[in-house]
Amino acid sequence: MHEIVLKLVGVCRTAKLLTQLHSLTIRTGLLYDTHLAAKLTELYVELLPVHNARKLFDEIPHPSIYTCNRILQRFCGNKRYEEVLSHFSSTFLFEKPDHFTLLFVLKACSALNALNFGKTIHGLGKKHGNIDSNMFLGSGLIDMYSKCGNMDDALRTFEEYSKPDIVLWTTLVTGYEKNFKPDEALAVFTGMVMTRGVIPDPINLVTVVSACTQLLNLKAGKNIHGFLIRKGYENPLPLFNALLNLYTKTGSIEYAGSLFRIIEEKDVISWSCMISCCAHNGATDRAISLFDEMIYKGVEPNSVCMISALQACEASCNIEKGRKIHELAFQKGLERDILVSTALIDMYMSCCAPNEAIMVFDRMLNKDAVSWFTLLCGCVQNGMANKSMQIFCDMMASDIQPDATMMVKILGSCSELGVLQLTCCLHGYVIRGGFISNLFIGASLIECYAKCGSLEEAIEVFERLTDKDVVIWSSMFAGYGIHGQARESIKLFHRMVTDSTVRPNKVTFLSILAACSHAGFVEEGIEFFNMMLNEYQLMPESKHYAIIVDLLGRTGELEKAMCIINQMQSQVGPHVWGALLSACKIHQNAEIGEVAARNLLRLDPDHAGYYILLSNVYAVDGKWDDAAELRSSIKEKELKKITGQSVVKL
DNA sequence: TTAGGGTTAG
Repeated sequence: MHEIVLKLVGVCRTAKLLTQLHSLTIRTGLLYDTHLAAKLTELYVELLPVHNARKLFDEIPHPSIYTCNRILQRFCGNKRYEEVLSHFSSTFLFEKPDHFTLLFVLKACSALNALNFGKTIHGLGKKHGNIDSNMFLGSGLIDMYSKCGNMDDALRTFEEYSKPDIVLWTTLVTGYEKNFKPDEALAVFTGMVMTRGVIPDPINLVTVVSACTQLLNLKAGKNIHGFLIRKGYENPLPLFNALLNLYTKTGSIEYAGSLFRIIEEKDVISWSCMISCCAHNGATDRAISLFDEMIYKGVEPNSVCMISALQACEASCNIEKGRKIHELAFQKGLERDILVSTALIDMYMSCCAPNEAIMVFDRMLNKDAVSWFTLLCGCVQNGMANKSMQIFCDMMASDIQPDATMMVKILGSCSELGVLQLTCCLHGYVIRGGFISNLFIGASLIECYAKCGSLEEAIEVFERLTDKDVVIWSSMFAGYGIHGQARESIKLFHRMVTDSTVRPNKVTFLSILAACSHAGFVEEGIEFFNMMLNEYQLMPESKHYAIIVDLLGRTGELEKAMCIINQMQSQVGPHVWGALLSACKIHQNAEIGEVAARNLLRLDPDHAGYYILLSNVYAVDGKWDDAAELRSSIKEKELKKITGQSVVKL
């Protein structure tokens, strides 16, 4: 009888048969058998709704601790963690839980972030036995504290163990790494390496490499790579993938490529890492061909990999390939993934196809803050001011709240657009959302108002900020500069130096110099340039030089400007030569103008504007043949100067 | 007749 029932349990797949078997075993007393009871318990969880499963379980006469654990284990396996806790609370009121029980419950506490419940389990463990003798319980406890974000208790638990094994060490390192404390993670790892008898294994090293990735510490990661080669671990794929990720994030495309080549059995993660590495490090065509190769080899793409491939299309403006990947994502049902849809919106927006992006967005069943934000920034990027305002209003109406980082980006987009009305809306939200004292947002608002033409509002935001940092001050100098008020900008600079402890940086001087240049304050500009060099010992960059060349150019001191350029230690950027060339045109100096223009065309040979500037220089100097020759070479090369445009918001 | 640590993402 017992054998027959056991066989029936083995083939039972329906709730009806299960209920019949249950009644039979109750009637015949077979449920006293622990093995049979455990098997039936598994089936209750698999085939019945929760309350029925619990009801039948409660009817088992005197279930053994093993049987009780089985139901917890099954709930855990099915990620039904709330049921683990509730079942534990009701069943183990009078039962004495064992180490297995506690482990399942701890797993549920970790998943549910139930710190207090977890602490009770820690207490129970201590009450019922010697914790130090059980490493399994130790790792469960450390894992639970880590996942609840409580690293102090995780460390205290770890210290309760006199001889922690490799898993215990790894759990602690992982805890720090996952809680974004990579320095502590590496410190614990160092402690582990110095402990006799504990040798890092591939799983342990995965976590350590992740910590290195957070720190962008390529050197430490490469040491680990060397160590694993020396140890000759067999195909540690997750470790290879973690290293690929480190090389990706540090832009080490060469290392990533050579590691990728030697991985024999690549999984979708290896491919995704390599595609992402190429997409983010300028090798977009290679990223796309890797994606094609992966599909050709029959590796099933997942959403992460689609996102990386879409980013490659976005970076290279390859809308055709982007559309093909979109089609594939649709076929695979991955378009439903909110991250994939957002990547599609990003791709279409960057490829100047806003309507296709909007179609993707409209089809999305669930939209989060990032998808709204991507759509909004994309519309701004494509010059669709009205649409972006409408999107902002729709987003607020949908109860989606942008966070501080997003507000900074939206404000940045808005300042590019220059629509005052949108800035006012965003300002209102900044106040209501409690972001007004956030310095990043403050600086963005100042810039935004200044660029939208309302210097008064910019000043008001500036004055209301009590703790102004160097970025806030610099934004205000730049704001005055945009409005041609260099005198005010300089006055404010002196106020900053005398009334605050803030020390100007390179950006501060760039703002002040730009203000001087805009208003034609030549002497003051040169004075600030010298102050930057001598008093604050800041090394000027190409942008600073461009302004100083522009200022000298205005007074016709072209030789002096040329001399400064020749003495530059940083690379001479196009703005510097451009400023010199413009000055040469005004002061009719074809000789220096030619030097400037030749350098500009070397930096960017397809820039039609530079040819036109040089031909103008020739023209004012009476060199009509040279001017004509240049104009015809523009035609030959089929270069077109992009026409300047202005927008007036009515 | 149950048990612990790991990789990719807007």
